[in-house]
Amino acid sequence: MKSEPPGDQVLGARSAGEDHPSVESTRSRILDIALELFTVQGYEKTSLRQIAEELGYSKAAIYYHFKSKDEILLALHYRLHDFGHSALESIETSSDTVASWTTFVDQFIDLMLEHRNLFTLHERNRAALERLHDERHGASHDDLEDHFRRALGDTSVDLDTRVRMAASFGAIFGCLVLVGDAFHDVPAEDLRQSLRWAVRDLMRQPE
Amino acid sequence: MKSEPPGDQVLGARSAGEDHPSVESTRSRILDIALELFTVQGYEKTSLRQIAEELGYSKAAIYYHFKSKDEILLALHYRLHDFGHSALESIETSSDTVASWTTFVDQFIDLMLEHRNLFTLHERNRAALERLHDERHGASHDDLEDHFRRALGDTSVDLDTRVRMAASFGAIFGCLVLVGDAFHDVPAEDLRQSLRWAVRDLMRQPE
DNA sequence: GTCTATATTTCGATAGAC
DNA sequence: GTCTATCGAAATATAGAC
Repeated sequence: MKSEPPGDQVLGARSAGEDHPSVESTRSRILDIALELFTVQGYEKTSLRQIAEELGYSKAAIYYHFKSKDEILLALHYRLHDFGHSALESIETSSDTVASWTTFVDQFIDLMLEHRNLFTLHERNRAALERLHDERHGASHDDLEDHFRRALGDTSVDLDTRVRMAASFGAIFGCLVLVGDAFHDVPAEDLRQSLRWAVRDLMRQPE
Repeated sequence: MKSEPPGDQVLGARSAGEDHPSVESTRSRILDIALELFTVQGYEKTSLRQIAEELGYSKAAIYYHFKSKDEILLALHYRLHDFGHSALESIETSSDTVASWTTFVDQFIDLMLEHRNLFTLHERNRAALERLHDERHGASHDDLEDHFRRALGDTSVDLDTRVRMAASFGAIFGCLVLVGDAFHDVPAEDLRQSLRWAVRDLMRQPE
């Protein structure tokens, strides 16, 4: 269900001493270019012709690596999905809502710090990604988003706690994605610490 | 610079006893339909043909009220811009950063609660709106967004405080826009109170 | 103010050579 | 794996009748 063609390895197919400007496979380069263009201009406003130009190849070359434009966006979605999935696996879902939420949030801060650009892509192309999701009517998501929805939809938890859970998610999202470059020159470590403290106060769980 | 045609009044042009399904002017109805479609499907994926269908008129009728598709999105932007501007006017910018931020945030919660759908439109069409903004190279924005950027970019404030300011913005945004329908059945008053308390804790300014 | 055409452009996708 | 050439669809926008 994932990616049938060459795969998305970081290292190129050939050995060292490469004369190409990049050791990445062409497929990976397409994804990197698309990631940036989709984020800045939006998915619909980015044409394959434009991607091909930055790639240095023609438009038809892209169709060797991806069978449609949607498949490019989908591959980028899986990049984040896979990262999120392995992060979720390392967290056991405790019965104590607030405590398990706090540990989850800590992991989530790290994840978002590491893949800021992928989160930004998703934030700025929600409509296109939801359309992809709807057309793939099968596909058990098991998404990060589902995890959030499940936690926030649990009406056995009092409203104030649920609001603070949603707020802590938004707080992280706001600092790392929404404000854009406001904290771009701040060391990741400082950002992580400040965010953790802030979310602790928000969840009223000072350590 | 705003809207040259009929204007965007809420009440229709004719007196009571209307036989039309709505008392709004056609221009206003177009904006309402576009607001919903742009939000759900995205600006680019929404065609004028689709808007015309829901409107009950033909595509060409829309061009009597708006001279381009971009103008429709721009008019919706001004709807929020005007609300935000009048909200900003009622806040004097104090020299005490944290205190003035807290009062600003309280106003902001109210604003976002009242115009949730307009904020959601903006969140889901940032790329399109930024393109509009870039093409209008004049236009001193004096936007809500500028107000945030100015506050967050003030490097004379320590990082932890700036992070908490960005976090409080994200917290509100997260609860009222990002999570979508998770709190849709919650009374606005309860949501406002929970959010205010949460942000107070986040800014370490208990009242 | 709203209609029926239609002009114009751009894009995603395919075919087939190399 | 990449190219050139082209097809077909769909969209924005306009012209002119009513």
